[in-house]
Amino acid sequence: MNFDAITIRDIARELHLSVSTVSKALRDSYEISEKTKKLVTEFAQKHNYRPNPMAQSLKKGHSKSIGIVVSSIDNQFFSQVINGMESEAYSQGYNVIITQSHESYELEVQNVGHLIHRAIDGLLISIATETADVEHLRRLQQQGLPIVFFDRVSNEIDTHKVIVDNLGGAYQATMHLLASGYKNIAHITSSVTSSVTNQRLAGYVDALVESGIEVNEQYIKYCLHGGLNLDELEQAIDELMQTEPRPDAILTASDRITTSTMTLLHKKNIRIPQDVALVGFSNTVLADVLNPSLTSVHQPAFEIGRKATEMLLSIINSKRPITEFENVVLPTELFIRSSSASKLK
Amino acid sequence: MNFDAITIRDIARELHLSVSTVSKALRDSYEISEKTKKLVTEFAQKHNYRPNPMAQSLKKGHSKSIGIVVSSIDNQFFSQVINGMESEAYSQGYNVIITQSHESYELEVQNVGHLIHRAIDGLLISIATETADVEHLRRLQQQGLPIVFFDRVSNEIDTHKVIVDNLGGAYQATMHLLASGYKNIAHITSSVTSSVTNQRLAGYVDALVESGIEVNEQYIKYCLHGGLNLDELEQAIDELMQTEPRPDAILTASDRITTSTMTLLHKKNIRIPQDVALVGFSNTVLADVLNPSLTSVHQPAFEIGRKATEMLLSIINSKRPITEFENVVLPTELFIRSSSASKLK
DNA sequence: GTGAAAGCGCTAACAA
DNA sequence: TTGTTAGCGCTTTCAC
Repeated sequence: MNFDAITIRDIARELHLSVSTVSKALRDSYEISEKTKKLVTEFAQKHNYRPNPMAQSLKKGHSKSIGIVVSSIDNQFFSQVINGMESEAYSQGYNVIITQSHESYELEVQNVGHLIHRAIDGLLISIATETADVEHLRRLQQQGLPIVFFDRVSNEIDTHKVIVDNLGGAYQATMHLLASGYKNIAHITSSVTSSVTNQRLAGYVDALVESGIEVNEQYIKYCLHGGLNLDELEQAIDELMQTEPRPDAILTASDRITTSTMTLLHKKNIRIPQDVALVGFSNTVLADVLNPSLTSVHQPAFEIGRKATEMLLSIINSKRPITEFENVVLPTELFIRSSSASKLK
Repeated sequence: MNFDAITIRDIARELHLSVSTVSKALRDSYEISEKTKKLVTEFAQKHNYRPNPMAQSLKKGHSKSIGIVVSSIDNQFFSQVINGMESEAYSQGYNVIITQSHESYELEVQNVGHLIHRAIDGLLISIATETADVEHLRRLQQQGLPIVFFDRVSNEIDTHKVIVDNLGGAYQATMHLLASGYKNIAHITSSVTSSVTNQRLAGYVDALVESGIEVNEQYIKYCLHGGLNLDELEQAIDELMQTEPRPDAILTASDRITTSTMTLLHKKNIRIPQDVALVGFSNTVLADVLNPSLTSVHQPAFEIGRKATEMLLSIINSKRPITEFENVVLPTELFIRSSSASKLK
């Protein structure tokens, strides 16, 4: 496929120069006279010359592109994160290649493999809920691939990480429910293996303990597929609704779980918040117009993406190997709406 | 970046063979003895050899990857379309590269340029609302790049296209509003230049005309940025609400316009459907749990993506140049919910 | 200041 | 059946 295929050779031929001279002129080398540079760049401009990145990558061993792995782009949180990544990457002359793991370990490994062979210069990844073993990533890192984790990070790999204050967000949400008069608060979350799950769970537990409320293990439900699988979520809800005493509020731990829970509660004719209040981590732009409007823990998704990319590019562009890694924690924001309306007068 | 960097040369050296023999063995050439093939493939397997796609692309002039341009992945419709594309592409051994135009002509041109220089073998594109001139695409097609349009297509370029029955969908939605007792139906849509806009507009007009209702130009509002810009949408709504007689229903023509309109009506305390009914083209999975639940014209997004990709790959894999192009039209589905509840008893 | 030539990893025509 | 070689488009060393 050679569209608009004007190469450095074509320019050399037309201008009666050698390819190396043209190459150098294009790269503004000090060896080349201003006159020749001008000649070449103007010709290139005029004929819309663009270097073939395949050839450049092959030669230089890097590609000016970074790989992204998220569980699913069909998720407001991740699409906002990606917008932040694109923004930062483009501003530094990098392109992004987006792939989806759909929460599958196998797909994650496959996608990473694909990205590597596309010669990406770095990787931005939120690991899949299914992923327990991160050996595939560790190996790559050891071989020198810059990796930055965001959202779902791995403790077993030492590198830059960008997360939000998951503990604080869950704590604040739980405290809000308690303050609104809810006593029996359940928690639906993803896989136990996930960093995010554990931090949010801890925030939930902390709030309860601090308020002198006993943690009821039956109120905590894990969805191994992060709510992608509606059946597992439905089962969790059914079990919760049969637990005695029945929960009067639910804290949901991810975007997908939150919206799916809302949908299932509707389907079951369980009224929110009268029968059960709902507070969820979610970045949906529709929170205001849901029925009822949704109290949500909102994450600065764009900033997560932007920051993660900035850090990745700093590793990529660093002369020396990086040994000191940063763990950026951004704040969450609780938006109080009707789904957690106060029970108290 | 050479991770796991075992090349064909390494294999040749280790096995005391030539690179071409190894290359041929790997590609299962008839010229190579079974014995050698076995030796090579087993060694490659064992050492986790994977060909460098950059080198392959450079050599072969194609990359086994297809480019995708959508306006925004932060949109249920497009993310579902992309899932369909991924699914079909992967099953045929192709990768996809996703880019967003954010409805900007400039970004669209830039993205297409980037994709081309990534040596994509074909392009799947829904053109940006801003795009009026498709010269950049026509040129590429003439140079031999297989292109398939979906969703927002261009009439000026002859190739495979996958759309939905936009006219029928808008017609059906409008008829539903009329049947529910709404008489003054407004229509908010995107840029006039878009194929989708025109077809949906035609469906709206047809339904009115067929029902003996005069088309009121003041009831038709165009948003040049497809609702990305909230201000232009808010102005459209404000104008509509001041038109005499005031519309009692609105048909919105795209996912983003629909959800944003809902948000703005809430903000303005305009009740749906009591003050104004709302029916919109939308693929949001939250339609059921919106307030009120949203009557929506739903598109078979996954199938659109799958089908478009299937057609693109058929062009790519075709021996002869294609001259007969297909125009696939998939049906929409109207989901009737509360936002258009009947006015009649 | 400019050019010749090697080489990134791979494929394929041609030679042996 | 296997090997030699040229070349995809580019960068870069070294020579002129």
